Amino acid sequence: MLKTRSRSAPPMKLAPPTPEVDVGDREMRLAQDLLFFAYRDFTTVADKVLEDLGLGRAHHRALHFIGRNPGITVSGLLAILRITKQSLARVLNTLVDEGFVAQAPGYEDRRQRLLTLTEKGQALERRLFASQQAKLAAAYRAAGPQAVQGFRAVMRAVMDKGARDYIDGTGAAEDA
Amino acid sequence: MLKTRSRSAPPMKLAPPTPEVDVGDREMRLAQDLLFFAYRDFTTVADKVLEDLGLGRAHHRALHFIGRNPGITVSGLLAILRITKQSLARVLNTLVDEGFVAQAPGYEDRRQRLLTLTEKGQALERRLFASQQAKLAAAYRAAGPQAVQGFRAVMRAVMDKGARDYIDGTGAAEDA
DNA sequence: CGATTTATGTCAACAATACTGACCTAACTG
DNA sequence: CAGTTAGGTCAGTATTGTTGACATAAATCG
Repeated sequence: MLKTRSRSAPPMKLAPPTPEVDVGDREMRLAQDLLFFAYRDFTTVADKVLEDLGLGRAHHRALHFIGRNPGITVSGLLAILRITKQSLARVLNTLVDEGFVAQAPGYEDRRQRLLTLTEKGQALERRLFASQQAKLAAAYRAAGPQAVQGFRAVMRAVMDKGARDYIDGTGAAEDA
Repeated sequence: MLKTRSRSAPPMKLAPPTPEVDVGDREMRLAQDLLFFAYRDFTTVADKVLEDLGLGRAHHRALHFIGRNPGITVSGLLAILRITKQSLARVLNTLVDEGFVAQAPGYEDRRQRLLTLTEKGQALERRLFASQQAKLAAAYRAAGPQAVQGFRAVMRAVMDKGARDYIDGTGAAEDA
């Protein structure tokens, strides 16, 4: 970053870097960094694929959760994503119009629209998945199986109970 | 099939839940879920504090990284956040106007604006931090120290090299 | 059966963040 | 001095989220 220009000049001390009250503080702030960078870089790889198709992250999320929960209802999806139905409608309509997602009326309750991925949708989801998988698999290999277990434990504990239940459930959709 | 309100009705099989080609696929998709939910729920707790102040997540991020890197330059911050300077300017101007962030010209290069948190800014950062710390500390306790190590290892491996270097460096800002 | 609730959808407006492109100044550098 | 660099700013646009107000068909309740 510093080409040459700065010969030396003391690093300057303006203020202590975010004062830490106890030992744990340091690793807590580190964890904030970790979450930020890991999430950012993990999501970014898929963005490149989406860009060509004129889709965004919101579409990816819908695609992902429909893929993992075939036959999920609109409200099931809303509960997972925790966004308003108007926000979801926008992306969902696009996905349906472009043939990535299919809808079928529920037979038990015909008001419901059961969502599934079409062949085309599955293909796209796989493409998106592959882009992230490469990075993730490498990370898993680098960190080792033991670390992966720890990673999962911490991540599970960070999320809300609703999300944890969703994860634990075989992926039966519903709540979140 | 007409007035059926049969509360049983088979769970229906529309399609297999996102076909998995190999064993690893399953845990890879799980990891996607983990990242999504953990990041969402982790960031959300701070949003509540920000809301009262009319600030958003972008302000939080700037505040956080300035706090961790006192005296960071605008371009240093840009490199970390990876957004455009126009985007950063908007939040930074607000933070400066409202007295959360102070600017000082670099003495080595007087074009630079070295950013630091004011007292007020530090106070806010601490408040925001506290909200997330509670959740995170609980998660760390629940998962155990061994898991925390694994968590860190995986997160580090997921992020880009630039971010990893930033993390590893004592927080010397610069690249990312 | 009629009344109500539920699942879903739609229109419209607005807010937060991001982006691009263009252009400007002051200060450093060769 | 000429050129690059650090930073700023104006203007327009896109994505994704929000609220609020209604509309409709199907389920459910009394």
